[in-house]
Amino acid sequence: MTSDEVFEAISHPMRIAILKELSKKPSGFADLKRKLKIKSSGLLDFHLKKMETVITTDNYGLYTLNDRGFAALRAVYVVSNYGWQRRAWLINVLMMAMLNIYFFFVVFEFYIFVAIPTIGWILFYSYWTFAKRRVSLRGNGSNEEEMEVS
Amino acid sequence: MTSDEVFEAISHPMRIAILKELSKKPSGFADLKRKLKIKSSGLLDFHLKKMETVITTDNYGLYTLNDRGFAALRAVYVVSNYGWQRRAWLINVLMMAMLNIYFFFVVFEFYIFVAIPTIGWILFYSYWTFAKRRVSLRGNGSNEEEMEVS
DNA sequence: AGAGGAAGTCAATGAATGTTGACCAGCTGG
DNA sequence: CCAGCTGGTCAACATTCATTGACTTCCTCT
Repeated sequence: MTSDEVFEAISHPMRIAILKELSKKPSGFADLKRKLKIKSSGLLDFHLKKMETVITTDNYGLYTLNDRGFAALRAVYVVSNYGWQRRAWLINVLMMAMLNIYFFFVVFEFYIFVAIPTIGWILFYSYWTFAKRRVSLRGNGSNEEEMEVS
Repeated sequence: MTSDEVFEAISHPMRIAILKELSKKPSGFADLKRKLKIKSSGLLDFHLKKMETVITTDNYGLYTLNDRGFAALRAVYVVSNYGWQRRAWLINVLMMAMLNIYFFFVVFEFYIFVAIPTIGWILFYSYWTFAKRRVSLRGNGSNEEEMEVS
């Protein structure tokens, strides 16, 4: 399974629209044509053919996304929600830090029981986030919310 | 910032290679040309021009990725590491569950201080993952590791 | 029986893309 | 001072893409 097949599916606005539509629910040809307001059957046919590696037809004959299709859709959402991975990491770290501070100052005698699992978790989660998933902390976070999937 | 600019950058194998190379370290024109074994300067020029919204030149005159570039790269990794979001969620839930169990059985008097933030976090994270990011728990997890970024 | 919708196929065409190879200016070490 | 490197630009061409519109075939309702 090469990723080119997946990128093919997201490299045109109409195909992204088809992906989103099919992720909501499986649809037939004319149904899709109507929902996306495509006038030409040939055009829909063209784009569906380009997406054949990410789409399968279910037992009712409706087009539906396969796992590659969901991967493609997820790539779209990652681009449009650029920055959330950093935020998830940050929230985790803050939560664990608060837990540590609370126990350290308020009930120090149990601090060790909090410190070991939480620090271990943060170390592991950081490794996972930055080394394995290659999230970068820097990279101006400004206007990252504005990114639109057109 | 529209996502088309970002998808542009990942819609050709050579451009993905350029993204990866520049994410490792900023490089100059000839340097890039050598590393990616491109024979023609015109070809590299063509692809660099297509990627101008995701690349900037730093103060040494070297090409480097901007935040859109990193978003593009992340989209590539999402497709090739298809399934990690599910795993990230699962690991988060497991860790929080272990923390809860640990406190419940070992230091019950402080359980409430662990339960509230961790359960709150998991609820929020689950909403974010499944409702907003539309990750699906099902979807055959088989051979998802084999996906290659070609 | 015939209208009409569903689900496409196919050829034609113009625009965009990918690739090649020639060219060029500026700098540098021997 | 000139060979060779860096950092490109440009024209030309073949290929692929996106879009249109005409045409099927099958099915259903009246």
